[in-house]
Amino acid sequence: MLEENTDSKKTESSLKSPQGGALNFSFPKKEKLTNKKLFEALFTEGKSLREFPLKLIYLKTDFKEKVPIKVAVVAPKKKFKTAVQRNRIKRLLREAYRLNKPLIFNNIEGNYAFIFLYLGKKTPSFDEVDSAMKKLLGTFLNKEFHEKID
RNA sequence: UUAGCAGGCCACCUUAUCGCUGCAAGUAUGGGCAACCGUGCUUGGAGAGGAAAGUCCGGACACCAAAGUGCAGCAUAGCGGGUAACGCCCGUCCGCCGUGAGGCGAGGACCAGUGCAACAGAAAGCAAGUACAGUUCGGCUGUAGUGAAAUCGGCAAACUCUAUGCGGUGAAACGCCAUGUAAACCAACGUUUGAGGGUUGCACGCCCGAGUUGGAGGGUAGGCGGUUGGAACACUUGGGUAACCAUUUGUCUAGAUAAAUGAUAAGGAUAUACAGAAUCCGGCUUAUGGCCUGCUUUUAAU
RNA sequence: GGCCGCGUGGCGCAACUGAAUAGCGCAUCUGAUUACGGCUCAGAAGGUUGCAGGUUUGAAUCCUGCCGCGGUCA
Repeated sequence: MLEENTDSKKTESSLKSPQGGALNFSFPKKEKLTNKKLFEALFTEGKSLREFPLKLIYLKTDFKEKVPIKVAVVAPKKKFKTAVQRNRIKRLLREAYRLNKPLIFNNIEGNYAFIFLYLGKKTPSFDEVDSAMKKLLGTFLNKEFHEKID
C-alpha cells in the first residue's frame, strides 16, 4: 500500500487521495500546532532527531481535526534578538516544510505532532534549510516507519 | 567636488508560479420556520514602520457601587502663543558654545527658615585677623597670600518656599458565553448591638454586606466582544511672523492570536541599511541606507 | 502587552545623608616557613564604579538618556 503511494506520487490517482493529495503544498491553520498542553508534552515526552541546523521533536498523538500532522516552528530568542530575524527563520522553516510535505504525508499512519527547532547561530539561506529539511524528513521516515514494518 | 550647518523626501521595483491572514461576492453542503450561522471551493480586492523599538511623557477608552476631604507624594518652571493634552512644538528675551551658517539651556526664589563647603588657608559663615603700604589717626582703606568662594556672597539636579498641574489601575483593563468537581467535607468568626470586604501610600469619611477566612483535595487556564473610521489622510481657499486654526472636495487605509508578507525564476544595476503592528492616537529619545534643496568658512586641494 | 528591580577588581559584597586614597572576604602572584605540599605569616598586582552627557569647585553617590540582566501578571 505505502510503497505504491510513493511510486505513484506524480500520477493523477494520488491527487485524489482522501488525505489531502500528494501534490498539495498548502499549509492551512489546521495543520499548525496551537495547543499549549501538546507543546509541553512534546518537550517532555517527545523523541528528537538532529540534522544541523535543524532539530525535529515529534510525538504520536490523536487530534480531533482530520489532519495527519500538526507542526510548529521555533526560533530561540536568546540567539536571535530581533523579531525580524526570528520571523525570517520561522518563515523559511515553514516554507521548507510546506514544499517537502509530500515526502512524508502519504507515507505515514496515525497522527503526529512536530516541532522544528532552529539551532544555528546565523540566519540561513533557503537552500540550507531546504536540504536539511529533506534529510531530516527522510531519517524520520526511516526510523519510525521502517522500524514498525520490521 | 571635499568639510560643516539646517530643512525636506524615499525606504528596491515589475511580471509569472506555489503558499499565508482578514474582507466582499458567488456557489456547494449541514443546521434553523426564518433572519442567519458553521464548513469547503471559486473569483475579486487588501495586507507592517519611519522609527512598528525604548516604554520616557501626554491623552482617548474601560473599570474601581463616593471616583469625597486632608496630609503625604510626584511633575513642571524667563515671557507670550499653539494644542484634546504634554515635560512636545512655535516665536521671543537672556546666558553659554562656535570663525560662521547655527546649536544648547530643569532659565522662578538663598532680603522666609534650616543646612552644606574636602584640601589649602590666620580665618569658610555668633566671626577672627597675618605682612606691607596709605590715612581725614576711626581695629578706616588698599595690596599681598590660600581657595571655586574671604563679610561681598555661593550652592536649591541640598531640604525648602512660590506658582501651576496630577484620584487610582491599565486591554493580562473590562463585558458576555462555555467547561467543571460543588449549594460537597472539617475548623474559626459572624448575620443589623454587624464578621468581613471595597474605596490611592496614610488618616478620616463613605459604600457594600450574609457570609468570610483557613485546612485538605480538586477543576478550568477555551471562545466571542472590546478591535479598528480616526484629535485619520490627501487636496482647495483664507487667516497667522510661525507652530497651527478654519474651510472645500475626495478617499477608506493591516487586524494576527504558537501570532499572517515568504520561496523560486526572469528583467531593470550586479548590491540593499536599521528593522515586524498586538487597544488606539500626539510627541520625545535611540538605531539606520540613500537622494534633494538652501546656507557657512577659509578661499585650503582640483 | 503592561508593571517592577539590579549593574562596583575574576567571584560575592560595602561605601549611595556628594569631599579627592573606592574598602572587605575568597581567589591570583611573589617571598618566608617545610624534605615537598597544605595551613600560617609578610607583601604585591588587579577598577574608565555598565555606557554617554549634565549640575557642582568636586560625582560610585544627584539628574537625564541609552545598554545589559533578572523578576512578576489571568
